[in-house]
Amino acid sequence: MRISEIVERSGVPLATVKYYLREGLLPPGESTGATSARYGEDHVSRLALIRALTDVAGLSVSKTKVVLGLVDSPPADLYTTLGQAVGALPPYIDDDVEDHPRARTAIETLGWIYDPSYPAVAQLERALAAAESVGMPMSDQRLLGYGEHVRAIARIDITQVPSGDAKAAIQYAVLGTALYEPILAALRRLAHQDVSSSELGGRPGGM
Amino acid sequence: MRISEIVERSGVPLATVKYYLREGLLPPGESTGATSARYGEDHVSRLALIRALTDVAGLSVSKTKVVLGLVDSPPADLYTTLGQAVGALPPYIDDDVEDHPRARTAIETLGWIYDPSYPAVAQLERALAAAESVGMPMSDQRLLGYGEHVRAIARIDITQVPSGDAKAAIQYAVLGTALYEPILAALRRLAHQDVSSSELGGRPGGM
DNA sequence: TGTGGTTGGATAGTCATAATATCCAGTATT
DNA sequence: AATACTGGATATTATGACTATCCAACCACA
Repeated sequence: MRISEIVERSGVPLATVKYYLREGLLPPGESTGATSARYGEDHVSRLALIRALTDVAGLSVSKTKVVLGLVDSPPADLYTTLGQAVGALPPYIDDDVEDHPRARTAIETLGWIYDPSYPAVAQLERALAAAESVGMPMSDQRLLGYGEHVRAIARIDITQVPSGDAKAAIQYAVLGTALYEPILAALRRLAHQDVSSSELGGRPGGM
Repeated sequence: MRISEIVERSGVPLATVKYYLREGLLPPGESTGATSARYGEDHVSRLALIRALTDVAGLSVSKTKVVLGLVDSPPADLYTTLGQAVGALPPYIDDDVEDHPRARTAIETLGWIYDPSYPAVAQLERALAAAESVGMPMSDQRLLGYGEHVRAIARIDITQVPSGDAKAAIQYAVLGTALYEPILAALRRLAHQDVSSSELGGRPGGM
């Protein structure tokens, strides 16, 4: 199909499609002459993926390019690839520091196995420091509660990853980490309503 | 203290402090003449709060202003205020649509009490639609699993809200929603590592 | 074979956000 | 009185994500 059909099917403006092409988020079509190229079904779905990553997961265009590169051709095993993908997810941290005291303590309190160089450790450090700086430090009690349930959620995630095909597993893991996160955030906000109204009575509300 | 001391204590550049003052994120100091004003301890902590909201929770400066306004003087009850705050949290949706089929179905599957006009409903709709559009729709099984544990997390959140003082409760709820979210996201990313290494063996990794 | 609408490719322009920088006249401090 | 600092106003920059224009080469149809 021509580029105009891609535009029509995806709803993304032509100028923007060209921009993604230029930035290398979208692979070029198969050239059929100096002024024409053919695109396929995969270009349409790639466009949907780009919009999901940028609009919903909140990635910048350049980070989206990184994630798409990992999904297209994972450079290594699941562990390494997922680590790189997590580093491309917001919040972006320019982390030269090698010490993450709050995160270390928290993860050790939970008794989890972890790799101190994993980007999520720095992300946790920053988030804990932010909460602390506004006078809402995380208590051990709360941490343990969160940890238990977050771990249960992670177990659900992992059981869904297709086994066998390594590439499919990596794609699923990378996209699942990025795209289910906003779902969890929205569910938590909604759960605050349900809990407060069904356990404390009154109309929906509260936290 | 003078403005220069605020700058020194907070680490935020002078030009930026003036910018926040101009934008109304930071209240003006107590004027003590045409070219001087005194600032207090609360200005320093307000600055920390601004940075936490913008850098960690990912709010724009204008949404931060909205949230700070709610925290300063909640216009109404906890329910209404929290609803407005949730609407100021990313992802920002310009929602005119009144129909959220995926979100409705999901919340009804969970059996939760909810208000269809709550911003988180639209946020959930978008997130579910995004996952679906890339070929990773949320299964009922996964939804029920997520729901159970997210609800448990929400119950922890609510037991921490100070009761009695309504204003303190609102502040805690608004900030807790925004600032604990990145903590949960980071913990989930880390839990993927722990689960895959401790239950599947091998070194940390996988999802 | 003409001819009007597309196309790819290149380049330039726009818009919003979030700072940063500069200027200035008027103090505060010494 | 001299110097440094202040508030307030205004101007400038940097970045990101598009959006718009141009143009020569086509291609498809009449």
